Amino acid sequence: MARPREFDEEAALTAAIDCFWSRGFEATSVRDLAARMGITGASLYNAYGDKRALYRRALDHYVSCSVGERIFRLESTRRPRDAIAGFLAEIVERSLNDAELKGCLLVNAAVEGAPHDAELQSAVVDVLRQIEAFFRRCVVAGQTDGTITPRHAADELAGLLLGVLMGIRVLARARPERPLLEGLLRPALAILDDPHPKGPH
Amino acid sequence: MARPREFDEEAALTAAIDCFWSRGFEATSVRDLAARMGITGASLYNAYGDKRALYRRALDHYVSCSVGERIFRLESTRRPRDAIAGFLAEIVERSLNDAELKGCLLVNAAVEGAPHDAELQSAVVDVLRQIEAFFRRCVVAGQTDGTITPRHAADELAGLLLGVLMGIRVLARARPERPLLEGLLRPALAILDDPHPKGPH
DNA sequence: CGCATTATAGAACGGTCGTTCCAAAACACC
DNA sequence: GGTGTTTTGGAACGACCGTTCTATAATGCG
Repeated sequence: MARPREFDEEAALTAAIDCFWSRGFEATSVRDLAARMGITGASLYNAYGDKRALYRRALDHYVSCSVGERIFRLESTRRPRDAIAGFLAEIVERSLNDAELKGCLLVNAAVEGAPHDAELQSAVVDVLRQIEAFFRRCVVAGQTDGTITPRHAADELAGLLLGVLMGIRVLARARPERPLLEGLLRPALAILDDPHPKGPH
Repeated sequence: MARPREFDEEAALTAAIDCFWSRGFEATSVRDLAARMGITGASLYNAYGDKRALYRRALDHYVSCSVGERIFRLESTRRPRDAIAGFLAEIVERSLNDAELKGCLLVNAAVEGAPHDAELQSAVVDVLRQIEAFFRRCVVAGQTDGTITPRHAADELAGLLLGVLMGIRVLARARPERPLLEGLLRPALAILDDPHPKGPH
């Protein structure tokens, strides 16, 4: 029993993601956001609350479209070891195609905003745990079927993979060089192998 | 033949580092800076030019005190393999003692400011290359004296170590948990070992 | 001691920030 | 078709932004 919203909320949120993604939270003004979202400031505040709330909505949407989708797709179509390698390879490819050097919105949020915003912090932590859990599930499954070495604890390998993932996203921001990123992937994935002298290859 | 500066430039620069380090570039105002540095805005502009120039000065000073010192100290007192392990262990310890979750100013700069500031970008890239070169020298030396496996190319191992380093600093920002950070270090360092089944257990 | 030169303090600048207010417009429902 | 509720556009708000200006104070050098 009221006037309905005129703009496409999903499209507007995607536009907001673009703004925050390429400029960060602090450097993005509400006027930038409203212009790119195709709405006025009043509509923005009416629909989302304030700038910070919009940022969290944007981050949530980004995460579910990006991280969530990737984990589900890889885990349901690839064998454990391939899922891990595919995840990292996709991130490298994504980073190398990122001409604007926007990086990863989640990583940007973890570095720029999270330490001073408890709610944002816990949202970021939650996603990082999801990614870590994905790696751990893959490692455990691989260790069970013999495609991943049992030499290291699954927790430690999952943590390392998460760390390498974060590292790639930061490195790519400053040095988007294919040899660097693909090169570091090789020894990183080799840790998963069994350490037999006459091992794989 | 003029009035001399009244404030301690080194102390002021250290205060500026603190500001930028804990709040980032955008969220730190010139008034914040001047207050913490114990000078007025006019003196700040007179001595450093503008906010951006001060940021770069602060970053330079931070890097030479932090990264530069660490590389020199470890490389001149430890054997290759220990220098690598010591570097990463020191970063983990530093991150765990970072109650304010300020992270690493260099990583913060790489993520927040560098992509939109060519000069800052090249400064960051330069430092990253120095760290990578340190890791590479250690790897090559270790491969020469047999304490590091020749199984992987030194370039790739150096890149991986650099990536793990960046990853630790981002992870620690969101999840400053000792088991996570120390746990991921173990398989990371194990890559340097020879893969003999009856190896250095 | 004067003079040139620089540093200092603090006010002041125009601009932009995040946010709110207001009047007009558009729908759902009785 | 009126009524109530929400959205919309755009102006407006006070606060703060990075930076500059002005006047005064402090020095090195002749």
